Amino acid sequence: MKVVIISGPTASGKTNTAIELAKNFGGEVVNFDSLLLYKEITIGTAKPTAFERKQIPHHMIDVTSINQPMNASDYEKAAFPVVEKLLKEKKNVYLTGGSGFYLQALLKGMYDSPTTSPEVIKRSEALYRAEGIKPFREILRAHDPGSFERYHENDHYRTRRAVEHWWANGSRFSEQRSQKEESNLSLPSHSVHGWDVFHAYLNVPKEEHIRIIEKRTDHMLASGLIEEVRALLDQGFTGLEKPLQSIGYKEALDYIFGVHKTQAECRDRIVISTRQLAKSQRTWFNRDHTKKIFHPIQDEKKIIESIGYFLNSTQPE
RNA sequence: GGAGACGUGCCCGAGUGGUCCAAGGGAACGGUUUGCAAAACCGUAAAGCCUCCGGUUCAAAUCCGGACGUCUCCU
Repeated sequence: MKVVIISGPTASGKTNTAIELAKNFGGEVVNFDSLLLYKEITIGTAKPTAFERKQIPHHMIDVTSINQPMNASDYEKAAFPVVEKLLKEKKNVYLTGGSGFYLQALLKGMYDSPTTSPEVIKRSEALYRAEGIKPFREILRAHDPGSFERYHENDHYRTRRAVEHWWANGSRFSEQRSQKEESNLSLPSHSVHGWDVFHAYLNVPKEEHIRIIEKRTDHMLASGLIEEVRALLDQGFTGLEKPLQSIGYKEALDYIFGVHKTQAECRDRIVISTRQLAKSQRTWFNRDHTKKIFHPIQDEKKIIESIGYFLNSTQPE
């Protein structure tokens, strides 16, 4: 059994393609979109509909609450057994989504670094609040020059993470990195798990894509995105939950709280953010040279053909 | 009809006589990315004869007059 990755920027037709493929060749969908994990947010995430999910089973959707955000490592721990189970059941797996970092975590695993303990986080918080980023930079300079060089002085987030790793494990974060790079390079496929993988990357030329994004944003607003957010506030969510700071939701909150004066302004902000997201997704997936690129609308037949050929081929041992 | 305010790059906007070939944002373009990733971070270029006309001054985006435009208030 095989693994087909359907990746691509937001609003590039991944859901449809995955469902079409599953209908044609059998198998189930495993999501790798970071925001589809949250059960409370639907409209702004362009989640597959109940109808679509009834046709083809989808996994890793609605698996947690916005109160309990998952990170890439949590995702990997939860999604890996799901994929393994499907493969054991002789089902093809369609890994579908746009969060490249999460996909990478699932395919290649994370560094060998335990989740930071509350004590270390407390220590880090206290130091950061008292003295800012400087002492962290100094610690890296002294103990982990690799990370010190690697991260820009304004990259507080990664700088602190590297220091926290040093405190917790007494090893250098940058060494974890190079070890990982070495071990992944020696692998036969671009997965560490020995899966037989085909990567289909869906992309639409930019001008066309912008129009799709605008249309989809209007559709989200017409379908009640603002109302969805209002309802969440009524249920006692604050809007500060991490997943509610994502595209569509933060702008809806800004509209509700009067930062955006009109719904048109809110809409324009969503479109801009979505375009920027699409750009960074393109940049991310451009690094993967094993992918095959398709136009989701024009290449429909070609996708079915190519992937059908892959699925029917025997796995090289 | 009357009174006032304003008019700076694609957009917002600072600047109120020399230090302005005009700050800062946003947008655009390119990139980084290993437990927040729809996050966070970095880099780049381009664009303004400072609405127009006239004046004061050694010197004006900045002061004065007029034109046009926008907005607010009043009758």
